[in-house]
Order: sequence, then C-alpha cells, then structure tokens
Amino acid sequence: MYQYRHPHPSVTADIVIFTLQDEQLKLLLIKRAVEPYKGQWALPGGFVRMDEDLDAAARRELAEETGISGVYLEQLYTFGAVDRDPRERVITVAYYALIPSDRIVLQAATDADEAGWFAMDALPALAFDHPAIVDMARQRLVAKLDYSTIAFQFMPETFTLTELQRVYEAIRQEVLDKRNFRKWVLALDQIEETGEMKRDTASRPAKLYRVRDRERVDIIK
Amino acid sequence: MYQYRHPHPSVTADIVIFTLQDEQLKLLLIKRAVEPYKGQWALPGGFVRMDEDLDAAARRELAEETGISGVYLEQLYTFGAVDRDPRERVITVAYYALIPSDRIVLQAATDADEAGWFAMDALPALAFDHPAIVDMARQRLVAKLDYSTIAFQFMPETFTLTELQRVYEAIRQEVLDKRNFRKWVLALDQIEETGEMKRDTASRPAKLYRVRDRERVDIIK
DNA sequence: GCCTATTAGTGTTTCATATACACTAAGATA
DNA sequence: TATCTTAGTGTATATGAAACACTAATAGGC
Repeated sequence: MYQYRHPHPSVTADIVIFTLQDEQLKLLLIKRAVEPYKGQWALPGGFVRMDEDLDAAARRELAEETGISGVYLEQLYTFGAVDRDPRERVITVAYYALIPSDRIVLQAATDADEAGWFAMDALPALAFDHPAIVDMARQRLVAKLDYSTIAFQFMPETFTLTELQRVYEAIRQEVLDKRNFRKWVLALDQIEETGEMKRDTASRPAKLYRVRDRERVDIIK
Repeated sequence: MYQYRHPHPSVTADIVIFTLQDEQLKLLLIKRAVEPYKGQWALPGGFVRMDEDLDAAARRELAEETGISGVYLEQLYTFGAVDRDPRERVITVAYYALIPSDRIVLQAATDADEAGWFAMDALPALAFDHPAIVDMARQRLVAKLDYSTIAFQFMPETFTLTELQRVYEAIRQEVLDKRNFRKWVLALDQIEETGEMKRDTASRPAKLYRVRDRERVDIIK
C-alpha cells in the first residue's frame, strides 16, 4: 500500500489513434473488459507509471495496444473533470497518434480483449468523456492540416500525389482541385520523386514520391 | 492518511500570468518560501484538490496569488517529466492567463511571501522546469496573436488604436505599420468606437474604442 | 494669440498568394 | 486498335498583404 498525507488523483494517458484506410479517417478503439463501462468501446490508455514520462506512457500504451512504435505522437489536452471517472479521481493526459496506412497491424497483436478500427463518421458509443477527447483530437488534426506538414505522417514509404490528395480530402471532408493541390504540396518542398512509378494499376502509371524527412513535422505559412 | 494500492503522482496547476505594463510583456512570479528552490522565483500554482476541476484549480490559484478573477485562462500543456520535482512525482497542468493592464493589483493582495512582475526579457532564475513552461507559453501567445483575437484580453475597458498597436508590437517584438494595422484590426469587426476621446494627452486627442464582446476570443482567418 | 512639438488619422499602389478552370498523355484491357 | 481510366500540366483572375507620406488636432511655450 502507498500512503500519502493528502489525497492524490490517478493519472492516465489515453491515445486517439488515427489512420487512413479506404480513403476514410479511422480510429482505433478497444472494448473494455472491466467495469465501469464494461463491454463499451473506449480509447486505448492506462495508468502513467511513476518511473516514466508522460510521453513514454503514451508510447507504451500505443505499443501495447497496437504493436506500433516510432510514429507521430503529440499531447492533445489534459482532461480532469471531477466526475469523469465514477470510481475515483482520474486525470487523463490525452495524446493523439498518426499511423501510416501501411503500418496498421493485425488486431491479434493487441493487448485488449477486442480492438477495431472505426470510421470517424460511424463511431460506436464511447466510455467516459472519450467523445469529447475524440472531438478535440479531430479538430486539432483538421487545424494542423492547414498550418503544418502533419498529414505526411499518414503516408507509407512511397505514395502518389493522388493518394496524398485523397488523405487531405478525407480529413477535410471536401474535394480539392488537382492542379492547385499539386502546385501547393510540391511548393512545400517536403516530398521528392523516388524515380519509380506505381504500376499495379489499370491505367496510366503515377510517379511515386517519398517524404524527405519523415521525422519532421514543419509549421508552414 | 490516504492509502492506495498503486503509487499516485501529485498533480498541480501552475499558471503563467501575462500582462502588459509600460509597453512591455510581463509575467507574475512568486518567491518560494519553502524548499525545494526556497528563495527562488517560480510560477504561481498549487495542488489540484480532489473536488475541483483543473480549470477551477487554476482559477483558484490565480485568485489566491493575485486577487484577480474573471480573466482569460487557457490550458497550455501538461508537464510530467519524472524528475521535474526532486521531492516526489509531480505532474503539473500548466495554464496561462492574460490580465488587462488596468487590473494589475497590488502585490499586497497576493498570497505568497513576495510576488512581482518581471519583463519577459529580464526574468530571474526560475525554479523547477518553469523556464520551459514560460517559454512554451510565450510561443503560444505569439502564435495566437496571428490567428485569434486573444490580444484584446490585455486591453482595459477603453483604449486607443495606438495603445492596441503597442500591445501587438510588444508581444511580437517588431514595429508595425500604423495604417495597415488599423485597417486590419478594424476589419476584424471586434472593436467599436465609444464616442469618447482620450484627452489627458499633450497632443491630438485619440478616439477611444472598446471590445464588442470581451468574453469572446475568436479564431480569425 | 501664434508658433512649435507631438501624436492621430487617413488611401492608393504594388506584390504575392489563392482560386478557378479543361485538355492531353500513358498504360491496361477488350 | 479502340476504349477506358487515371496522371499530369498552365494561365488568367481575384483576393489579401505590404509599402509608403502627408494633413489634422490639441497642449504648451513664447
């Protein structure tokens, strides 16, 4: 048992894990195996250990739930309403992560009872205040599309300009002009031609591109 | 004593309190009365109580340290490095607040041993990881100048356009073109003439303006 | 009362960036 | 070889940002 002279809250790290699949923005959710909200879908997450930083806790949870490491992860917001957890005071530091579409792993690799990808416009009922967390994460992602190169984090090693455009369109929920998009994205000077072509298609082959520096997310404008 | 089956961190709310004084961006700091970092300057803040939300904790600390309430307050980031506090694991949810220049209260009204306003370019040594917190707050403030109406939160009830311009110049550390600034700020459609003039000056009187909706901070562009 | 100093107030031109818009090219398949 | 499908490309227009200098109103000194 651990004793303190004043009451202490629990602190968790919850993660909104985004990916793009079938030209749709999707979210990884896990089905809760225990009360409260047993059987309901929720964001992956768990308690921050005493010997790990907040980012490390988020990365560990991400790895445990998805087997994925080395992806873009950013702190979103800290949610600490008194009654957000019916058991005890739990403050959660929410993160969001972006998974390249070629790194979506099998659900068998996950830690939880059941896990699944859900399209943003077809989410199931979520436990706790997770709807608010998801909503804020989506807003942040949409906002960051405009002033950063964050969207590249969704791309596989190589990709075509049309594929990249579909990512922007899926997140912003609108169609973009092809010529203007290409002009804009090439002017960012963040992607380069690989020299290869995408050939497995039944039409004209498309040039393949790669991100110059995958680690980096720049602020633009 | 409070007992838990797993170790729990302490959670605090620390606040970066900005104001503008003498055309300079300033920060409220308190001198620590106890170890660790006794005698050093630090951000105001304190433990989050079990029965209060995070925002409420930040507002309470703000009131205790400055006597000020009802000002703009926004969550900044949560800092939780393992060793950021030498005593025990302390995770701090950092906030920043903006104080109108006419609401700077006497230091006698504060809770702490000693408190004072410091210009951003002449800060004393700060306790804990507070330099990093202050730095992030300054960056956030500068960024928000460009895409929100946050700067109005620094203004008193009525003010002249020149005074408003000085606020932007102090925060952005650059001089702005008078005509372009006025065109831009009036086009925001967020301030209006009071009909009064500022007359206590030894030159041409200036029109006084007020913010239409002081509660509101809009995202612009 | 008038001259001087000080800050307030005002438009237009130029440049850069964003938007609108339609046809040709390359390969696969029938 | 004709057809289908997606890739790839340029220009004209509109909108917003930046550069730039003089007149107006008051206070204070003479």
